[in-house]
Amino acid sequence: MDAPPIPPSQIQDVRRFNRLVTRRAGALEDSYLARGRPLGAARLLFEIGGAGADLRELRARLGLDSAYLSRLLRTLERQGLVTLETPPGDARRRRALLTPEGLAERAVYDALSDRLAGSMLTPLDERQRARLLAAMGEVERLIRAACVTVALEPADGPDAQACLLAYYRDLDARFEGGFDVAQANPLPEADIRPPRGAFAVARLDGVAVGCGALKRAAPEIGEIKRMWTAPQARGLGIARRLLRLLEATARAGGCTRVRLDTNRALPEAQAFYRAENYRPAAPFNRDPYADFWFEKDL
Amino acid sequence: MDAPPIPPSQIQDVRRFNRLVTRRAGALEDSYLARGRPLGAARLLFEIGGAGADLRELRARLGLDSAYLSRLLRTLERQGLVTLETPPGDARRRRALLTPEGLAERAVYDALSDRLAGSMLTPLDERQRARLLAAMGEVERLIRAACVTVALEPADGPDAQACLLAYYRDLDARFEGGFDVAQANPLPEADIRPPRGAFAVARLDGVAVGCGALKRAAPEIGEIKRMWTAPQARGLGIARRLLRLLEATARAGGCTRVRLDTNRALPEAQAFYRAENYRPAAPFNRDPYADFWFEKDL
DNA sequence: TGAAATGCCTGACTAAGGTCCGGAAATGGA
DNA sequence: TCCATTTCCGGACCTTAGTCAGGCATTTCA
Repeated sequence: MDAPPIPPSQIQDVRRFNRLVTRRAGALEDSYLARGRPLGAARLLFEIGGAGADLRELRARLGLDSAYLSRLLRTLERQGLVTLETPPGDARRRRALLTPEGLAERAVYDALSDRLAGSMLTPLDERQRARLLAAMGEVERLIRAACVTVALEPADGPDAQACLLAYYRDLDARFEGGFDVAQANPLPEADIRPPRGAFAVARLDGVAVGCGALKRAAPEIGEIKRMWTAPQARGLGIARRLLRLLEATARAGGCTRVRLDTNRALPEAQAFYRAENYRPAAPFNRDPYADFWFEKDL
Repeated sequence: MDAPPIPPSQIQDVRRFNRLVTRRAGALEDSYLARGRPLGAARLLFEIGGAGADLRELRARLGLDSAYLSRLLRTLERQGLVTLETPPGDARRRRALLTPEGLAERAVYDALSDRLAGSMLTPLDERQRARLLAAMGEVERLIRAACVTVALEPADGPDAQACLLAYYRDLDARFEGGFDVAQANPLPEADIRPPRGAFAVARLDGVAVGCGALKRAAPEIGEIKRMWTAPQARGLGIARRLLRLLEATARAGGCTRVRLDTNRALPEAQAFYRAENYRPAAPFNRDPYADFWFEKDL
């Protein structure tokens, strides 16, 4: 669906890159271990943080077994680096807090991390540094983009609903006279549920960061609605992937054409649809928020 | 010497980048372990390679204890993946070779690595892939650049001599009528050795990839000679760092000015010296290979 | 008010990774 | 020829990381 197969040379490039970066980062583990404490305990000091943390939270963040966490905390407690307290309310729970010594130890690890990161920058001049940071940012964005999954989901799920609410809020902020979903053409949930329609959600690390809906406007015409990408996830090609999934769904359902409308306050949306080979179309509805209409043959 | 201190936000950027990339690459270890063999054994299969390897070499490359390596090899031998043979000449040594089964197993690990690398590319469209690969290349180059060390060394060391030979060969290939060091103005080794001069070598992962020399032309005038960067290490700012080290050495030795000459066949060298604030100067020698002369106040 | 669920802890156990020491065979130099 | 050195091998031992079963106190729910 997305692109042709990947040439082996590119695979090799990625593997070489991974090797280099992990080798550099491996130096960090060595410097951590040089403090005479196993890695798990060091990471735990870090995760407890200045404000302390519930054990439940620590287990989730570090992916630790309850028994193992308990033992690690016991050794840190013996070393005088953490204290455990029972938070008010539920006497079954425990909360880990760093002692002043624990905070100092954590600061040492922090400084080690800083030093390693700095050692990747210090030998470079300012132009090289700027280039390195820019390239790192690019790699990071694109790796995150590659982590995004796009799939059809029920529109009444909690994440789907959260996306739709965020979408309405976004429109309300951007449209001249605000946006009220009650004023717009109604879109019953049954219209965007199979077999009549579909709803797609994009997720990054499990959290929903985009959505889009498809409804059947006529026997062979699909209509795209509710296309939204979370602000922090823009520029990762999420809208494109959502749109293509919905188009593929429409095609599989027998549609030969899809259409959509958009508002004048969203110029980037128009540019996006044009880039996806949509062409301007005659107005096909009377939605008060529709200013432009597009369509595309599948 | 190289640049002002690094803002904390940039340090944080680098740390975030390292975290993300190592987390992604950590997935590889999981997929390796899923084959039911400890990581050490898998790595060993890789390092032995198709051609086999001496145990001594394996220990050095993997940083393993002799006993531990011996045990790992024994388990791989029992699984029928490697054979050990005594190479002719020294019957104390052993050489590890992969059996056909071992080669097949190694190919499986190779495919797993390929698949992980591919999974960073497949969700992206072609433009994003190109951007990711370009950014990875940039990060890689600059990280390597940051690994380069530049230091004063004796000019008669083996690596220094190798640099000089490579430099002469380079010139011989690029100059119109070739280059013969015997025809050039002589540069006795004593002139580029403290206290009268200096010799600098740049190293990347231990191997020499660049050099430069400083001699005393007059009580307060230094002269830069033999500036060279290995072809595979160009574009990393190595010449700049060598030059600045030699300039600093000259300044510390009481020089108020440095000068140098260069050949018309090396236009990038002229651009480089101009960028480093050298200005054209009157000819100060009659070297047959000198076409342009530069100088700079320290 | 009792039963089930929750949250943490302890003890027993396992696997991986690795160190230390000594032995055996082969080699090389005096 | 003798002796020190090199190279590999094996046994004993250790730490880290992690699992599993069960226990106890507390909380929640019917």
